[in-house]
Amino acid sequence: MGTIRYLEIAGALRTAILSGEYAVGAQLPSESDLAARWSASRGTVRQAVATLAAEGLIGSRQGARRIVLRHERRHSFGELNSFAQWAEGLGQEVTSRFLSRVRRPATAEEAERLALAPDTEILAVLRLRLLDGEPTMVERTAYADWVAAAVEALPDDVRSVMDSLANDSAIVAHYGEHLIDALPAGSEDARLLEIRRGSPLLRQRHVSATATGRPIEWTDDRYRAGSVTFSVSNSAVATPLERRTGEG
Amino acid sequence: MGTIRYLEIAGALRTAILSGEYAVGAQLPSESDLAARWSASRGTVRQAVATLAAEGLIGSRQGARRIVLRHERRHSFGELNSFAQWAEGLGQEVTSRFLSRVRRPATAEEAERLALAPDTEILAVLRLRLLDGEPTMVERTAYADWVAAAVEALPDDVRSVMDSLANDSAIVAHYGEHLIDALPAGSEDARLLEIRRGSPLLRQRHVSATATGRPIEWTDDRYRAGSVTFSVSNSAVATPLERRTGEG
DNA sequence: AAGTGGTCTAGACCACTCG
DNA sequence: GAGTGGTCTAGACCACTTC
Repeated sequence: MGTIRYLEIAGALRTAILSGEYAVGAQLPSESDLAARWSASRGTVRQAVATLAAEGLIGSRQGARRIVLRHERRHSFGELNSFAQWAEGLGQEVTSRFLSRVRRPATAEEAERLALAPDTEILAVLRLRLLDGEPTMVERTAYADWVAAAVEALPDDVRSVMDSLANDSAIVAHYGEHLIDALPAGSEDARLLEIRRGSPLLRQRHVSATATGRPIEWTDDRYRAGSVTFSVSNSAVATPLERRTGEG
Repeated sequence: MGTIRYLEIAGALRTAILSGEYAVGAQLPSESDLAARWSASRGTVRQAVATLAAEGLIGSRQGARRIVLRHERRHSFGELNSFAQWAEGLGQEVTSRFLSRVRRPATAEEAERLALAPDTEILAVLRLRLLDGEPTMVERTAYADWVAAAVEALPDDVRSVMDSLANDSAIVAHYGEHLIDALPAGSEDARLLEIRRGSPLLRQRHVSATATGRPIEWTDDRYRAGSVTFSVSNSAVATPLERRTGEG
């Protein structure tokens, strides 16, 4: 069948953890236990627990049992690529509309981020996103020339641009890098978000690229302060500690 | 020897990528190539490339060679735990001083985050951090009761609290969760950072915990807007894509 | 000393990409 | 169809934790 063994095991463990079957701080069964219980090899079990470790749910130390670190599954940064997906997880109603879609030459930064020749024509999009009717985020996106036509063809109230591209054009975003900072609202930001000029905004910029590393879009998203919090957990797997005790 | 094979291979590949030997978009040698070249098994090679994938340097698709996604190594979120470590990477001079260290009962949120009984006495610390002499960040930390004494014993201008704890008390932080948002400066923030009240601040809150999941500290760091940008890259490994093409 | 996770090997089959 | 990465097995030895 199409079922992948280690994801099956990871899913069962995740369910057990999220349901509270294992308390925070509790020990997981040993790898050999799990291997026997699932009739799988130890390698497969290790792949399963590595998945959960990458999600920040469990942690490990050599020689000791794995322990549960958290019960909540954290919004992964993968979901940052899609405002719509993220909002759906919150159970809030999302609306959005394009305020403008114009072709113009790329700025120096846009050309750089999109790996295009300077002054290549890009599609600049301004979009307002609302959560339960409240203006929440202003999105400014530069789409690379080769996807511009596909984006222009989308209706004004499309739910998710990237989802639409994936379904219609077989363009699937795989990798991204996110830059997060704070800045004061400009006059356009203030007008659209119905706040005062200079009010704090949380900005998240990112590039989406195809599986082969070809940049698709460069986006500048600005959220009203208080409307959103980003969350990241660093597990030992993702960021191996290189700190030592007792250096001298 | 103490050398770990897969880290050795990963290190060599990382160096080759960062030095530009492989361009962005270029293909890496196949797993079997690498295995032969390093006289290692394919499993070990896979562990090596998985390390680089977690760093966001390379990407992969089944059936095709791995490709280089980026040249720069990104600040990992592990470094978020240490302002001092992060600033050192920038080559900037860091100074900081404790403005106050007082014991007081934990607030409801602090008790919750530190997994302590309500009203347990914690050590509340207010600290100003400067980068090249510029006030850059205000840090408010609540240390759990069982580390309070160790923190109180530190000198006023200690470079890094967590490093000091690691060296002196064998308390090593392993896991953390980071919450990132924006907010307007309060009056204390404004005074310390030498900005106007209501100016945008980038806030990063986190809990540090020991290897066994015991919380050590709960920190609220507020950065002047423009002084810092957080960067995260989501590799396919860390956040597997579950989006499909052509659903209908 | 026993148990457990970390590393490593040498195979195997499959799904997918690419020429 | 050949090449490549994704998954999986069944062993092995070592470093570390725990009792």
